[in-house]
This record gives sequence, C-alpha cells and structure tokens, in this order.
Amino acid sequence: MQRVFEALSSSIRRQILAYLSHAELTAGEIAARFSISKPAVSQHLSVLENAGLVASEKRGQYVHYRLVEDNLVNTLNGYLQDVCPVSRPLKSESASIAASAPRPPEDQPPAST
Amino acid sequence: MQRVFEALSSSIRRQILAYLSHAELTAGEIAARFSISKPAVSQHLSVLENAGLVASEKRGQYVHYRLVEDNLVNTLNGYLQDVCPVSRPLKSESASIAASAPRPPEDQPPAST
DNA sequence: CCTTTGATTAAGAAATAACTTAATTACCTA
DNA sequence: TAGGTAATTAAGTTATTTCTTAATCAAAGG
Repeated sequence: MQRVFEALSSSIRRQILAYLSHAELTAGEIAARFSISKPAVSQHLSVLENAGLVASEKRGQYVHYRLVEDNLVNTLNGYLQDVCPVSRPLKSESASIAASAPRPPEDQPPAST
Repeated sequence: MQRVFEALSSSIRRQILAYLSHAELTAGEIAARFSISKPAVSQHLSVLENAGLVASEKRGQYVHYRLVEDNLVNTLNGYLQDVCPVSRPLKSESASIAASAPRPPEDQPPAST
C-alpha cells in the first residue's frame, strides 16, 4: 500500500499507467513518450513493478510492460472504503488506528464558542 | 491531482486522514498521536490542506481540522475511472495522452515469437 | 500586563528521490 | 563471432522532502 501510493505520487508514473491502460508497450516505446533518459524511465518502471502496478515479460530482446489493474483498483478502492465509508464498517487502517488511539494528554478543546 | 497523490504518498498523512474520518480534531490532538514533533505534524497538515483533503477552522486558541471527503473520493475515483475504466469512455489524463501520443521512432517489436 | 498554552513560521541538517552519463548484460543477425 | 539494438545496472550529482530546534504569533487568564 505504501509502495502503491508512493508510485502514484509521480506524474510520470501515472502517465505510464495511463499509456499502459490502452496497450501493452515495450520499455523503449514507453521511454520514447517522455523527454527524460531511458534509464530514468527504467527506474520509474521498476518503482511501478515493485508496487505491483505493472508486470513485465521479456520476449526476445524486448521487455513488454502491461498494467496490473487489480492491484490499483483494490488498493485505491480499499483505501477509499477505509477513510470514506458509505456505511461505516471500520476497516484496516482506520480500524487499527481507532483501536489504538491514545487519548492525548491535552486540555479539552472548547466545544464551539 | 498532483497535490492529492503527493499528499497521499506519506503514511503519516494517510493516518491523519484516517483519524479525521472518525472525528474532527485539533492540531494538538493530532500531533499527540504521533511521535514526531508538533511543527512536523503542522507541516503535514498544510500539505493536506493545500491538497484540499482537509479544512481547518480556528476557534479560540485551537485550530480544528476536518476531513474533506469529496476531494479524496472524486480524485481517486476519477483516476480509477481514467486508468481502469469498466466501459472505456477515455477521460482526462489518458484521453489527452492518447490524443497526443507520438508514435515512437522505434523498430516494431516482435509480436510474440 | 505578564505568563501560559496552542499553533505556525523560520532556518538549517539529514535522509530520499530523481536524473544524468557511462558501463554492462542479453539477444539477435549478418 | 563481431556489431548493433534493447534494456538495465552502476555511480555520482542535484533537487526535494522531512525532520528538528528556536523563534514568533495569537488567544486566554491570573
């Protein structure tokens, strides 16, 4: 989850995912769409792959990249459900937080006036 | 959108949103839940506020923070729709990308064998 | 009016992330 | 096997984040 959100924090990486949502592409085809160097794109691709957002397959000389939709959908939807639930069933992150929430040793803040 | 994803890339900031999904809290109450310094938390809060994910209101001495659900939901859902559409209506980011996509000056990669 | 409390701003140090060029690996083909 | 292309790894630099302490601002309250 940390890896997914970290991966999505880069505009270039989000663009790569958008490209791959239309078609499988080779590393070179992806790199050609950006003005940065090939190794830089390669590094972005490994961030995406480590986050489980893309998968690669070597075919001959070429490395083909494809989008892994499941992980993206599950992570973002899961987080949304967690933080903005429609009916509120306390899931993962906010649940553990709520459970362990230490009452702070602070003064009571005023109600509204 | 950049700001939203950038804000979500930090685990601490995601936790803050999770706290605020349960209740409105003052800056001090939020800071008390983390082991980092108060100014550090204050900076995280301004990242979240600049991204439009939280709103603050000063009441007396205290600054109360609350979650802004709309922006979170719209941004994440919008991006999901964009990259992982069920029916594929080409929206914002991937649409502009698809429109401007320069055919790379690459060799044709082999089909599969 | 002075002190305390909540919170943010300022300045600077330390850790991370991103990019570049050069080198390397792997595969293909004449 | 030599040469060329695709891609990644390595090494080093620059830029960006993130954190800390100290200082400042603002509201309460004796």
